[in-house]
Amino acid sequence: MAGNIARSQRVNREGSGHLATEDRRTRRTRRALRDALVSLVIEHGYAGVKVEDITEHADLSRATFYGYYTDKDDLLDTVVSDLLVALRRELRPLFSASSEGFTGKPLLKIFQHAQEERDLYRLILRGEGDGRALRQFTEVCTRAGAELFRARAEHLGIAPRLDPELLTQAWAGEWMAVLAWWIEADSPALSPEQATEMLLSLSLRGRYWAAGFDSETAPGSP
Amino acid sequence: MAGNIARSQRVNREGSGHLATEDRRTRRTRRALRDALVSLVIEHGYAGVKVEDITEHADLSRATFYGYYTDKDDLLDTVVSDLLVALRRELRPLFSASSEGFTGKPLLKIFQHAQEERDLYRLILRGEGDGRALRQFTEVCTRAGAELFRARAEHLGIAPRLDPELLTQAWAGEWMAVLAWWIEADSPALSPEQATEMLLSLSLRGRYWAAGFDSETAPGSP
DNA sequence: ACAATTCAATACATCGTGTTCAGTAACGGC
DNA sequence: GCCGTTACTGAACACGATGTATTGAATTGT
Repeated sequence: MAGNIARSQRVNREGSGHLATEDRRTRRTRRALRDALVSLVIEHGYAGVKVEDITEHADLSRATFYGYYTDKDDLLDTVVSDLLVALRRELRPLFSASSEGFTGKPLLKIFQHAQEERDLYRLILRGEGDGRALRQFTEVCTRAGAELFRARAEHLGIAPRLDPELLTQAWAGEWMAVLAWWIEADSPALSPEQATEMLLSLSLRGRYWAAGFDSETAPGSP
Repeated sequence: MAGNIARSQRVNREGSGHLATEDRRTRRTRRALRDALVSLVIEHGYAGVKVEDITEHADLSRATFYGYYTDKDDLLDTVVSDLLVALRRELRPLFSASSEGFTGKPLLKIFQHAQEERDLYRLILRGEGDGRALRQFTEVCTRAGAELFRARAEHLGIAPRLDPELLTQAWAGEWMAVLAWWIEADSPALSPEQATEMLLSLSLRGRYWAAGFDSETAPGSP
């Protein structure tokens, strides 16, 4: 967060006609720092982790850290950004086939992805880093959700009865809260398939069906 | 966050038979520190605010701060706890009358409360303080929501068709996301009544009604 | 006006940060 | 395999923020 020129550009100076293969040490170091950050933050909280803790856990010198990142914040931002491009890449193919039709494929993919990168997702969803990571994540997901809703509405020629932004926020908030709850559980009571299936039912049939009401004789909501 | 004995107990040594009125200076100082924290965090983010910034903004000496709180964290925790007891007090009367029947009275109350304490709510919902404040808030709200759901189900003799914890998380996530979005808007496009009304409709009639579908010929969800 | 206690101001030890640089080890390309 | 290049080390340094302690002055409740 210091007012500093970003030094974290080990530019892939184009070698010969080659693929400009990144130095092996570099990859190792980046991964080590990334993993150290994630596991330490999970254990001690973001503010409770010093740069020296990270480098120590990664078996590196403190000086090395500053060769890659300007900051603890810089490291976290990079880690989260990387996660988001990976997620988008996995999601993209499911999107084109999804502006009409759809089952909850994208959502399932997210839950599976979260299961693989469990600690990082926990870190983000806990709001570590003063919520910056969470905001990044939320932003991407709501943007994608809004686009899906919009495309679907246009494709079917219908107009939402409620503020479309509100709908987007509500939907994102709903599944993200469930994801956060699900990913924090010690013993996985639900599989990704079950969790997303429930979210789907909830969305499709409504909260009153889910609560157990038989008819539409349902009163308000808390 | 330092391993320190909590010194922040200026005990209300009971005076005479009086109401144990807290020293006026003390109240003034506490409020000043509270307000300074909130507005500074909104502007610069939690990590970007020094204790000295707070005391300076509150026109106090840095030494004074440590007479009241051990930490920046301690101050934030206290502020959030105070908010939560205030919120619970406002909500309690609406709860007893709400395990049957209900309109969305409690929810409306929360939105109104958020409007009054706008900056503090923004701070919390942004996840400042590594999400500790947000977790506190979420915890209280989901606990209350779960209790409401449980009481209602028992009162009506129905059993939820989905994991009740999932339902609780989903509902809390939904309205909290909408609250966060609503409270961050610069020009209040929606009144508290409108916002909660929409959430109510959404919950009552379901996402597909809200999206604009006429019948139940609705496909899945994103 | 009096006693109590809150607040100011200063000084101090400590810790984490971010930078620098000379020396060493590991890498990729040929 | 060697060699030029690049990544890492280790230590030292200045700096800023934290938390503590102490003394004297200002305000308060009574």
